[in-house]
Amino acid sequence: MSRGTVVVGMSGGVDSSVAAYLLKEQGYQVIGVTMQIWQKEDAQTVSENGGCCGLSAVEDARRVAQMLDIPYYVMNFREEFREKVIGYFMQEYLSGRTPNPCIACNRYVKWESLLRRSMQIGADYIATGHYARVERLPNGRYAIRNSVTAAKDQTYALYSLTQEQLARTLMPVGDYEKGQIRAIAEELGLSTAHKPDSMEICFVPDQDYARFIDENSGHPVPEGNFVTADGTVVGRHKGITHYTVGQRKGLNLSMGKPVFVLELRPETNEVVIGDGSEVYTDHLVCSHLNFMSMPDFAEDVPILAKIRYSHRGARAHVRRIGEDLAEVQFEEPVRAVTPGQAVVFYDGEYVAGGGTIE
RNA sequence: UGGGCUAUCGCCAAGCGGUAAGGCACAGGACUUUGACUCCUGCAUUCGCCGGUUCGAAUCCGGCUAGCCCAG
Repeated sequence: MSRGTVVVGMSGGVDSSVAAYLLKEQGYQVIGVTMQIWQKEDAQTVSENGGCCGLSAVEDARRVAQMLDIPYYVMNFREEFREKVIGYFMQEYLSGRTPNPCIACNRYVKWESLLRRSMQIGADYIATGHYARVERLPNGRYAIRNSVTAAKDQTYALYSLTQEQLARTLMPVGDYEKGQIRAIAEELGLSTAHKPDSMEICFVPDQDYARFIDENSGHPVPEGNFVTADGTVVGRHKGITHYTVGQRKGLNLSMGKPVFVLELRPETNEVVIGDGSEVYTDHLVCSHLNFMSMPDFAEDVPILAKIRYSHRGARAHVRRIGEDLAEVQFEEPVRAVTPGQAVVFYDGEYVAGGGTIE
């Protein structure tokens, strides 16, 4: 009478704790797994700073598993995480791009490594505590669907999952609102009921990611010039890794009006500065495409495109311009299109697909 | 060395005898499973220095110092 075996990635937070409970209630054989991704043995700071998979996570997750009476394991994914998330993160910044480590972690660590190993130990599915739903559509394809709450929607970070991965993925939390999840946790007496939501970069203890890159890449990034679009030097910057398109804070530039980063030029080590109106663009090119609800992007069909997490989305048209390239034309200019970030397309409530902004 | 002008928060800048606007920058907080954006709060007991006039001065007067400009 079991509906199958599912490995739940337990981060030690409320959401994945309740996810495990819900799946058990639904009749699955549930196995709790915490992915060990932190790098140092003394990663106490990491866990204390809201990382999604810190060290104290193990204690919390283990306690929850015990309470739910499900088997629980810790799996070591340090290598994968170091290479696919941290390595990628540093490389992108050093190239003048702005990475999204959560997307990389989801794709390579959670859905490649965890799924593979879960299959190896005989599981049929993996599950997470994401606020999103996985559904099979009439056209036969699997797609991520918006959480029932617009307030807490994590579909953006999941756009890169493949059909094969989605076919083996469960996200029970997507049917609930955050408040309901906490209420369930409280009713069950789970110790994680009141843990704050995770945020910020989990592997950078003090949130000083630029310093983290300096320390872990072996050599500090060189300082350079802030320039305006016409080439005028207006100041010195601390190193290209400190900036991202659209950024205002931390420039230390007193120009009488707010100024923003328009572009990063790794070739010349320059950071281009301009005023707020100049940071808008109406199109972008993306690569590393992934198709979800749609087998391909149909031209002339307007869709909603999100260019960053917590972007409400902008109406746009997507056009294939190469084997793994697409061009997105927005109906209205959008603010701060940033190379390295993901652009995710929505077809109604479903993720249609997405790519990496070039 | 003569003549003129200017000196107010890190930057720009109001103020013109009645008890220090504002913008930028910066700091802290909120928001946020990325970086950002945004929002909220804070930010000169003091006006180059020293005296004087006045009930009272950043505002008037004198001197000094510094910078800029014009003559040499």
